[in-house]
Amino acid sequence: MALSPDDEDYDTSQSRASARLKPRPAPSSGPKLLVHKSTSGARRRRTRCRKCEACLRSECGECHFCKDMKKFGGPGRMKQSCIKRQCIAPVLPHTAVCKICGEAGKEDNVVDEAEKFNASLMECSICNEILHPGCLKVEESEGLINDELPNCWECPKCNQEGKTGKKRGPGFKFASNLPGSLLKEFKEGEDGGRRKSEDLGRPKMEEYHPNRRKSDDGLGLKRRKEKDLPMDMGPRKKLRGGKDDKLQKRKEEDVTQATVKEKKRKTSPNSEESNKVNHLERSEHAERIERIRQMMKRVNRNEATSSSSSSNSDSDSSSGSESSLQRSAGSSGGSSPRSIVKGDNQRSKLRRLSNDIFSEEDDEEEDEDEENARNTKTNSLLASKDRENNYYGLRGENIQKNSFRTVEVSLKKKNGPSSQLCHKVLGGLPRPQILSKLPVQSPPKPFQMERHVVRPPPDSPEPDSLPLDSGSEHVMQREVWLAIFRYLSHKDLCICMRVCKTWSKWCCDKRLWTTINLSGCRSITPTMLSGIIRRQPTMLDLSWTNISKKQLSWLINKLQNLKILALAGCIWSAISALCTASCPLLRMLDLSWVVDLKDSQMRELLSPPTDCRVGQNHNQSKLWNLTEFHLAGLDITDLSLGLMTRHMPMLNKLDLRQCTNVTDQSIALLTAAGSSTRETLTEINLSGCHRITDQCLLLLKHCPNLTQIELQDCKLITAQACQQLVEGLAAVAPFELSKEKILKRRSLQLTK
DNA sequence: ATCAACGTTTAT
DNA sequence: ATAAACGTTGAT
Repeated sequence: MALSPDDEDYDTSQSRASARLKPRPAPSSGPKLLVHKSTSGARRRRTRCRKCEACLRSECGECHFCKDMKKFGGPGRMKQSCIKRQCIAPVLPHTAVCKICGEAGKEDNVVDEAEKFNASLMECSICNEILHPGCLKVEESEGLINDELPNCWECPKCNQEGKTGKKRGPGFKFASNLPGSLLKEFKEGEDGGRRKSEDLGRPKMEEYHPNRRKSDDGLGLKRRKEKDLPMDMGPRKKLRGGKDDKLQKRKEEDVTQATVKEKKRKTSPNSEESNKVNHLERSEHAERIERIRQMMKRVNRNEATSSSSSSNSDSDSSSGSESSLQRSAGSSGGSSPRSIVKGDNQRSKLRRLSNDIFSEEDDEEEDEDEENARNTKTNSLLASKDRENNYYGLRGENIQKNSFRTVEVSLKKKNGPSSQLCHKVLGGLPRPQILSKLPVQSPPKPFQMERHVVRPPPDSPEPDSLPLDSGSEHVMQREVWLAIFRYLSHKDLCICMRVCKTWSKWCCDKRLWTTINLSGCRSITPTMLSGIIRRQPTMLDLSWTNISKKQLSWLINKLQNLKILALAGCIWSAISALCTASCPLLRMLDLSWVVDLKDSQMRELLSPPTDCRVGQNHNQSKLWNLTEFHLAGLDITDLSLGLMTRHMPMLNKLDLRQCTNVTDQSIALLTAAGSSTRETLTEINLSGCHRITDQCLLLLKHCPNLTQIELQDCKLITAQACQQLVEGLAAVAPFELSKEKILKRRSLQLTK
């Protein structure tokens, strides 16, 4: 009788259909009341988050509900989503507004996490009212946050009245119990199937009020701090054990209590009272604040699907956790602030699932990487010796030792084409700090990057030394480690990042990432973009990638220190991001072989912006400061060259290889009296420009600063003319003719 | 307007 | 208690 999606006997048209067909008594004919029985609030139907793993799947075509669908030949009566597509974190509809102020979620407009919470829309699972917590006048009582659903809580009113939650919270789906539902897996994962029957059907709540907390400090458990972190890097499984689980719960409550106290203190700033706060509490002050922040974050529906994550250290409160790898390796212990939320495992799982969204096409690779980090037993990077030890049971120095072995092993593994390597490396980059910016209410936008804020890395990632378990510090300071890290490849740096939180930060030091090369990566994913931004390279190679306009635009605007950018082989629609994005320090740009980049596009690119924004010199092109421009293989003509002479007054090096429409006239423009390029040009590559003739050599003679002219494969250029040019230039500087038709100024190096 | 599917109601 | 049905919402 069970609903069996895989049941081959399923027959919609006969046996079951006969059970109940259209002719249905219509007691509820007419529009259904939206009002919930026990309350006043009109229920807003939740909708897909469209970001979770389930939402991103396609219909399986095999489950019960798929078979019902007309598209799969069914009658279409059930009107249910594919079981594999049951959304894990259904969100409030866009149109939802605060009952009090009538406005949508506004957490986008605030920075502070606590404020974000107050500005987000929260739906009460009891009375169904949706409102901004901040719009509530008095805090007679605290709300009880339901961590299971985004933007869901028991509002202070209902909470105080002692109403019990509904059996089925908002977003409940009976179908979630069906086999194959990710939502089901997800739920089971949360409590390990050991949830008490009395709790069943009730969403898990994050205790938020002192009166409701279960007293428990009894064990006197103290949360671990950052320095103990390596201890916490044990495999997730550990936590699932009954004992550990209990321990964890206790800790959760411990932390909750702390949080609540903190909150209480905040609301009633009685100086005397705060003076009474004992020393221990004081020392945990920052932690508590952090906990509140984490809680707020969690409230945000995007928290469930963004890779923003909690961290469990004081020192980390500013940077958050930057790495899902790190997170998975480092926060599985009970000391994670997330442990204040029941069902942490589930949370993690959810996060993990959701993270896949960011990885897009590199899911598999990322999953693999994450899995490696997550499960030390299967971590192929660990030497077998290490595997015999309880790797994560080791502390401090041992961790470091082992991690070095890890690196050594990985170094031996280096192979494969660099592009793929790069892809893997960045694909596996630890998650950068990503905070949701989307208001609870606004619809998921098609492009995800706009929703994320990636904090730039600090100049020198804290801390200065590795804290040891003993409380002392490791003798080697950060700068020493960094000196060592400099010898590692980017891939190996990524591996090192998994060792511990501190290494994770240090390995992100932008000094280690001045150049990032992703050329040839089949897919640039948001994860990679975030990883790039965290590292703030000055040189970035995205040639021959499928980067999109929005991605590029987002990226450039966040890489204000970028000096060199290579976008060869990308599509014009992406390149056009340069028309609007600002990159003031950009000196070198490679747009070779950009499909559809012709004169009109070049005009767009080089024209000064029409809208004069603050800080933007409205007469100048965005590429005004460019000194090196690579335009190989473009179908551009004199028009573009003319533009360049007007809008690129610093141009030194110009690469026009294989620009078959470049003519003598083009060269004439570059070398004309009064043209800036005439003075600035030092290197010009005209190889393969088969329309230029010996005439242009005479023109180039006018450029006093030229040090290199490349003319290979220029059929109309004769060797004699080249020789004559060398002789003609001799008066200015000693030139030589190296190889075939390459003129170089003597005593100066060839650049390529 | 169309489509997907949420969440309640009804049948079993 | 569970499966099926379906009115209606929400997104496009």
